[in-house]
Amino acid sequence: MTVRLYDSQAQALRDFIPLTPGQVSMYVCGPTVQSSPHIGHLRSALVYDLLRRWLNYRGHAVTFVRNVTDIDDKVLANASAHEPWWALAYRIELEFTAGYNRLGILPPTYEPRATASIMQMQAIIASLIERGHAYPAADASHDVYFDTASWPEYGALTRQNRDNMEAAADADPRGKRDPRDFALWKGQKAGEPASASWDSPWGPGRPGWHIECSAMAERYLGTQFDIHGGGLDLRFPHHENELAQSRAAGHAFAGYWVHNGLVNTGGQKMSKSLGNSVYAAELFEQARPLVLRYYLAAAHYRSTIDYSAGSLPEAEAALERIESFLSRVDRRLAGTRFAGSGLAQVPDAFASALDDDLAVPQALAVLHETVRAGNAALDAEDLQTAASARAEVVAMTEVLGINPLSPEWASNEDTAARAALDALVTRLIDDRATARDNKDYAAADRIRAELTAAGITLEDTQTGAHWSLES
RNA sequence: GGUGGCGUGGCCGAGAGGCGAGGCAGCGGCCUGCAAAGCCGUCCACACGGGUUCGAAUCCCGUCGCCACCUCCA
Repeated sequence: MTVRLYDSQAQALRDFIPLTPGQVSMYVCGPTVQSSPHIGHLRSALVYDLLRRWLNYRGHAVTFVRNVTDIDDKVLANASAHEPWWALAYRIELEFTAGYNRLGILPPTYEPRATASIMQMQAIIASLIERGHAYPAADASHDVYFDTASWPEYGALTRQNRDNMEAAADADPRGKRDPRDFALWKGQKAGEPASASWDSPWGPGRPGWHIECSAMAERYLGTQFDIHGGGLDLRFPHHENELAQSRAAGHAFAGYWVHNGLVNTGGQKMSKSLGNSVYAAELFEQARPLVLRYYLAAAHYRSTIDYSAGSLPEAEAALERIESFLSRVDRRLAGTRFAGSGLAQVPDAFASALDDDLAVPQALAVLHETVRAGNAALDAEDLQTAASARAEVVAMTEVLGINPLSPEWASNEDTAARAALDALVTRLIDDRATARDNKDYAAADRIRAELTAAGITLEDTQTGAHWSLES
């Protein structure tokens, strides 16, 4: 079965055929490490984690590179006397990594930092100058610009005509021949730290924003690779410029362009000036990482997510259905010949959904249908069917990285404390059972009410009462 | 001015010519001593106006509203 992907350059669904059968090379634009990660950063990283997992499930060996932009105007701007730019970049990078880890986002095959590929960037710039597609500024700035007029394909990614592009109103034209030209190399300015400057044939300075991705993609994946991903907001200018400079340098570059939708809050794009940004730290305070992952994965990757206060509780409820089924089925199957049933394949409908441009919403519908069927089988004491539903649910949640049984989601609560609590609650449950046997329901309900007050929920099942902590 | 997207039931959120995703909430029932959990049923929606068609949420034309990008962005 072939995976289909929406290629934003072709603006159409295309069968995904890797350059080398069985191998996929994928480059995703990572963050500029200038300030703490927000919900949008997490969503973006998660989208490509899901794509990568699915391609992997479909038998492709995925080489996945996601960069870290650790030198940039804003990194320099956010540095202070107490924290040099490189310390800031590293501190923020660690925050991103911690957020990714908590969400169960697998580490990329490699995560290059821009500052480690300066030479490769300079090589591309030199080649562009040689080919007549870039020029050093005529002033004394030591800047080098890409010459958009020299490249007829400029605008190909976003289907824009160069003539219709608005000139940036506030852009400093410096030594540009045309306002649409963009910086490949930025000469060191007075007051900028020496640590943020590298020697180059055009004078000391640092790379422009776009060149790093062209250089790192080439360095780790070659001049031609399969998939280039990133947020929708990067299509222009960032990806347009990447495409222009790489192709003008003679590289075939990406075969498929994938762009993930953004996260809005209150119907609006997050922005610092509106103060409506939702940071990763706040989200992790409000919900378990597994719930957050479920929430961010549940919408289709290309649609806009509008985050609101009710979003996480709703995701929690949906996820609890899956969790309580798994818990229920395992309790019922324990000690039977169906216990610990092995891994199943994911259902065909689930697989076709993900094959179709990573349609996670439809895949989740299959997952929930399977949970419902599994619960019905348990009601009917059809353990065989319940066990196979369980195996399918585990297989599906595993692919999506939301398997509640996976060790990465285990709560870090003290197991000794848990065992102690279990001993005490079990005694109360036994007392309640005795009271119920004696039809002393007042006493039984009193015990249950006490447990409820303490945050413990009881469920009477065929195999006795089951307790759980209220989430 | 240019490029692109969106408008689906109380809410979230898929679908893209017929067989009406899924989740949450609500309502009715089954189960239960009562609950909880679960199951069954129910509420049958597609911004508006035309058109095409045997049949339109889906295609076409128009209208309205909202949003993003056009060199800071995941």
